[in-house]
Amino acid sequence: MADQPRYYITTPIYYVNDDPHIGHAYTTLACDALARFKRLDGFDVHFLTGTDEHGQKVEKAAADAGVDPQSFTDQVSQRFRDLAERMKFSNDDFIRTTEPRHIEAAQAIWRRLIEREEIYLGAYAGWYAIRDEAFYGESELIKGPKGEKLAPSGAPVEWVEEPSYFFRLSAWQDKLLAFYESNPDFIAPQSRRNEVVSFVKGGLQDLSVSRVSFTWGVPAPGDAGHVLYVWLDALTNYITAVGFPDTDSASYRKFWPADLHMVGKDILRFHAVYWPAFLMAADLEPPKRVFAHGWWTNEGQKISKSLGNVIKPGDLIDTYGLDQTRYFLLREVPFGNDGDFSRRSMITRMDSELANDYGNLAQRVLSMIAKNLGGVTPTPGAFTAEDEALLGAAAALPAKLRPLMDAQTFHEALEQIWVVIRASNGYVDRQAPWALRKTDPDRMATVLYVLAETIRRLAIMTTPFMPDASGAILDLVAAPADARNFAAIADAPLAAGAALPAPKGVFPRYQGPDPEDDA
RNA sequence: GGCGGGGUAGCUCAGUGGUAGAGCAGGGGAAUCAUAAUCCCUUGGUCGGGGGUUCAAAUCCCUCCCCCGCUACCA
Repeated sequence: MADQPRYYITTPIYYVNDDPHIGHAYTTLACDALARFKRLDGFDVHFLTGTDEHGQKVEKAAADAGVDPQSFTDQVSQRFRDLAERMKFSNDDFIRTTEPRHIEAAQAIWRRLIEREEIYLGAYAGWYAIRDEAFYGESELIKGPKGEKLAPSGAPVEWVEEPSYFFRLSAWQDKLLAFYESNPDFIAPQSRRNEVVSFVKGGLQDLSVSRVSFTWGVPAPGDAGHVLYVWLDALTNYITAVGFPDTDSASYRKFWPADLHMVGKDILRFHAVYWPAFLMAADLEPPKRVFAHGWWTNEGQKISKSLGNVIKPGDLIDTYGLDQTRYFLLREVPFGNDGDFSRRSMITRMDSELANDYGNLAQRVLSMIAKNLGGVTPTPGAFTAEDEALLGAAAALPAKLRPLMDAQTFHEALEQIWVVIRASNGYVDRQAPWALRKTDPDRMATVLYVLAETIRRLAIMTTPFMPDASGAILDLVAAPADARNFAAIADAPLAAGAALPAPKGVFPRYQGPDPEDDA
């Protein structure tokens, strides 16, 4: 097993100033499905998520709440852990930027950049709005009634200069472009890659990477007045978690560079431009790929706190079920695109695809086995061409899904599984085992075996997306606990004669109120 | 403005030179093992408009119209 392939996948670290919402759940869910898929496919996976806990906003929110920043972040960070638990996320680690291991790593990358003269001391100047506690670019300003400059929020601005360290981003433009050129899959989807390349081609300015205006951050080594600013601190978490600054450690050598940073489209630039530049400047390897996914709308409407239409993952789980929610989010939208959450669509997929197509397939087959074959895995006779075709279609799924998962086309991966589910229902109808019961019981046993075996294979394939329900189906066909991975699809067919538990539905139909009734 | 993505059946989308596809929705039929679930057949498109290249274009070229994204230091 020395050559076991490895896979390192990360979510962004979430800013603790926010309550967990569907966007957080979506990003981590995509990573979870991919991480689980890779584990079932024999990879040694490291799946990282966590929270970003520094910055002026956190400092202020803590002050407003009357607690120290550390206690504040302890509380809020916990909400993200709770979300991960409710969503059954399988992350191997949960990193917090306030942990000593991270502060050490962030300071180490800072030192490397200073040593290589990639960071220098200068002054940050700009239009600052005290009320907003934010700097604005010249182009963002609006004109007040007297022609004075105002922030977009209407707050007065003043020209402020403060000392700041800068990263020589401008020096990395050509190297970044060369990197994109030689790594065409580094940024996905393709349209996002175009945007990034276009942005970099437009010219890069040096980047302010320290602040003196607040203290809740990682202290800059060698200059106590400065804390590391924003992204240099946050992005470094990805190497902290695999052992940086010890680049000789087993975990760093094993897992870095990361295979995939999953991000929302709003933070692509930081991951696709700044991060590889920081790393190359520090003489470290850049990650292999960054995927920027889209946003959800709610019943066609943009989601915002002011509209009050924020979608809470917990509400979806309560209303539709965990696996149903996981399935919908990954099936409804071509991954990478924006998508719309509508109750109508959620219920349609939950009922017709999960309950009717998949759940009922298992139920109808297992019921026949229970009633006609004593609840024991049937003993098959010789397989017909049609038997082989169905079994073969299910056996081919791992190979079919690998490239789709590597391209993060989760919706298409699920569609390919459903092609086999629909084929299975067609097979049931054509073989009509209920008729064979009287005319050819041996053939009926063979048909039901083929179906049970196909269901076993399907349930292994759906495990990354719907771990609970898939596990329940595998229980129903008595698949051994140690034979629930992709290798077992070919290697561990159902053993004839095994006693099966009583069939039980795993995907209930939607029982709640009709969404057309209110709203 | 510049750069980029997109405009294909009622809906969501696949399809990059060779007789228009899938799922859902609609219509008809079959079956009755099953969570009244399933299966089969079927209606439906001038592939945004116009022009061009080609034996042949949704697919290549030109042009026009419409939608969306990016155009930096809030995370």
